[in-house]
Amino acid sequence: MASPTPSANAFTQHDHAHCADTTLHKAEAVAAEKGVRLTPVRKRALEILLEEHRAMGAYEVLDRLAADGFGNQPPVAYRALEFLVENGLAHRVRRLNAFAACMRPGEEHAPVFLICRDCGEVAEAGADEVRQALLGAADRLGFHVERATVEALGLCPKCYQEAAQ
Amino acid sequence: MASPTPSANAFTQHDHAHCADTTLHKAEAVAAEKGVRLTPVRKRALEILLEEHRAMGAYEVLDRLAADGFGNQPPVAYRALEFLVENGLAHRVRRLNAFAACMRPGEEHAPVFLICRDCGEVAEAGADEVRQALLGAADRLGFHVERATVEALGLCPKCYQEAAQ
DNA sequence: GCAGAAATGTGATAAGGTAACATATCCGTG
DNA sequence: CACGGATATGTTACCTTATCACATTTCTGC
Ligand SMILES: [Zn+2]
Ligand SMILES: [Zn+2]
Ligand SMILES: [Zn+2]
Ligand SMILES: [Zn+2]
Repeated sequence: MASPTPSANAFTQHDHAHCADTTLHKAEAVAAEKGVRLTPVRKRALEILLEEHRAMGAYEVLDRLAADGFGNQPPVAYRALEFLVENGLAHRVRRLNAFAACMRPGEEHAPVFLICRDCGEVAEAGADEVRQALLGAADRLGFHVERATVEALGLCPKCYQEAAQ
Repeated sequence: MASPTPSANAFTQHDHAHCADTTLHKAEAVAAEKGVRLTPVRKRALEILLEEHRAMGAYEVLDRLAADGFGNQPPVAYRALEFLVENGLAHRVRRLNAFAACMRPGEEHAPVFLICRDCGEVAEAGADEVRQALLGAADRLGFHVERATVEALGLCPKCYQEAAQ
């Protein structure tokens, strides 16, 4: 099946236009397969999130959507974002009260976010071991995990190097 | 040194009055040792958080503080809570936009929160392996972690059993 | 074509969080 | 003790984030 491209992440220099385009097409395929409708607002919201590897606040997305002729009230953005999150096409980044496009739509994954506090880039790391460790810790207390939030704040490679100088 | 009491956690039946009292005293000791002032508002805020093993919103804490004769404006609560968080006496639970008393003040620990979606109880699990796994995953992308948020939403043992019937 | 379901537009409002500044308290020093 | 800087508190105002409720439109299966 569609193999992950482990080398392409937010912190690696890459052809992002292609990266975004590929991800959008994957998302469309996922939506089609799930039988859910990636309507114009929803698709546009996803495109906006995909423009950069960072998280955007709902109101920032809303402004962009409004500029494109969609409604300009909060529910417009929140509904589109909610749809994307529910269908695994975007994630919510709690620490930032913001949303980021999912870089691996359709792939089963427990998202781990690495958030650069300097440049704001957000990378989605696959980290099954983190999830395993979390499940283990929870299990020892008899807790049944349904959803997990794992987010790290720090410095991306680039900003770390710059800071070291 | 003060040994952790691994058996006492939010999901285990225990003498909570004693649990809260002990934790408050540990917090006082930590504050004294760090040379920071656990003033009346701050102490009261911590007591309020310690009343139950759950997270409280800032405004909920504020109402309680106001009822006790402290100010009734948001900064009153936010400042007290910020102090507690900065000094490791409380944690912020991002998924809930809320705060919870730290159950191991003074102990070095990477907090992992287990949040029951049914009864609202919040347990703080020690989970160094989770942190290790996260650091490992971050390192592979060249990311330098400074702070991490790890929170799981699900069902506590009690609520899981009840749901199974 | 038509009925029900799904999606969108819009106004209103709740909930969470911060900036700024005046006042009061604490605490080391002379 | 007194005074001056640092720390903490009170209070006003405001900003950001998020949700509710309800009317209108668009889609989909029949
Ligand atoms: Zn890219
Ligand atoms: Zn960076
Ligand atoms: Zn307890
Ligand atoms: Zn429970």
